[in-house]
Amino acid sequence: MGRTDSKNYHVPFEATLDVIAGKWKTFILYLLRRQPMRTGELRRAIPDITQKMLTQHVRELEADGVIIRTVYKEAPPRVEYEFCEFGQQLYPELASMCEWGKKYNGGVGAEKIIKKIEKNIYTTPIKTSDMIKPQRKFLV
Amino acid sequence: MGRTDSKNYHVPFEATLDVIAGKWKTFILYLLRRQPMRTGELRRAIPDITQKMLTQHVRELEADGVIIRTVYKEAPPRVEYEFCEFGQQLYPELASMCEWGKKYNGGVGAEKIIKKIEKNIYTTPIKTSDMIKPQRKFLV
DNA sequence: CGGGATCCAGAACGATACTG
DNA sequence: CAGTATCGTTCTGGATCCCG
Repeated sequence: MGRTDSKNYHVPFEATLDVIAGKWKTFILYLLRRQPMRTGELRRAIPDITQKMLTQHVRELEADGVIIRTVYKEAPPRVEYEFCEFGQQLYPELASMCEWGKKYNGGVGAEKIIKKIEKNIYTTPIKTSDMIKPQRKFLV
Repeated sequence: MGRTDSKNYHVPFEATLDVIAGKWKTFILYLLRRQPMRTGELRRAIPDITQKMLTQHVRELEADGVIIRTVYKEAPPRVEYEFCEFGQQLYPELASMCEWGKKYNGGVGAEKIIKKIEKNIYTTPIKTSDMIKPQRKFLV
C-alpha cells in the first residue's frame, strides 16, 4: 500500500493483507521482528533485493504506520527501521500465519488434499443427498 | 498462486500470504467461511467481480488445497465451492488478521502513529544514546 | 449456468545510472 | 551510506466474445 488512497474494504482482513503483501515485505517484517536494523543490514540480509525495492517497501510500511524510520544526522548517513507500537500489534497475526505456512510449505502440505480432489471430485460427483455440510465459523 | 511452480520461501508466513493474496480471494474466503456456495451465488455476492476472475481465483484456491470444488452432473450445470479440511486450518489466521484489519481500517488506525512520525522523527533525529531498543519476539 | 480463450491496460517489479 | 530517477519488463486483473 502506502497511504494516499484510502480504499474501501469489504472484508476485515483485506486491509491487513494490503499492508503486509508485497514481494519483499514479509521478509522485511520478519527481519525486523526482533531488533531494529539499518538499511544496509536489511539489504545484505535479503538476497537479490534492489536498493530501489528496499526503499520503496520500507517506506510503504512506514506510511501504513507499521514501522518507524529514524534518521541519524551523521556522516556517513545512517537510517534505522523498527516496528512501532501499532505495528507490533501485528505480531500475533504474523505468528499465526507462520503456523499454516509451515504446514503448507510451498504446496507440500496441500498435496494430500489436492490428490484427493483429483481422484474423487472430478471423476465421482457427489450426490446432493450424500453431502454433509456442517456449519463452520471462524469469527467476524 | 495456483501450484505448478513450487516456490522457495524465505519466511514462514510468505507461503500463507501467497495463497490468500489476490484481489478477490479475501472476499471469496470470507463468504465461504460459513457455508458452501455455488458459482452464481459467489458472483452475485461479490460486486464487480467478473466471471473470469471468479473462476480464476477459485481455481487457484482449489489448486492450493484450500477449498474443494464439487461438480454436480445436472442440467443446468451446478458447481459448489467450500472450504476443505486443510483450508479450514486457515481460520485462526484469518480471524487473527481480522482483528488488526479492524484497527487499521483503511489507515484510520494508523493515523496516530503516522502523525507522530511526521512530527517527531523527521524533524528531531534521536541521539543514539537516547534510544531504547527492547528485544522483541513473536515466534519463529 | 458455468467457464474457456483472447486481447489489452495498468500495476508491480527490476536494472542501471546518478546524487548528497 | 542511503536514496532518487528513468526506463524496461513481467504479471495481474479486466473486457469481450464464444462454448457445452
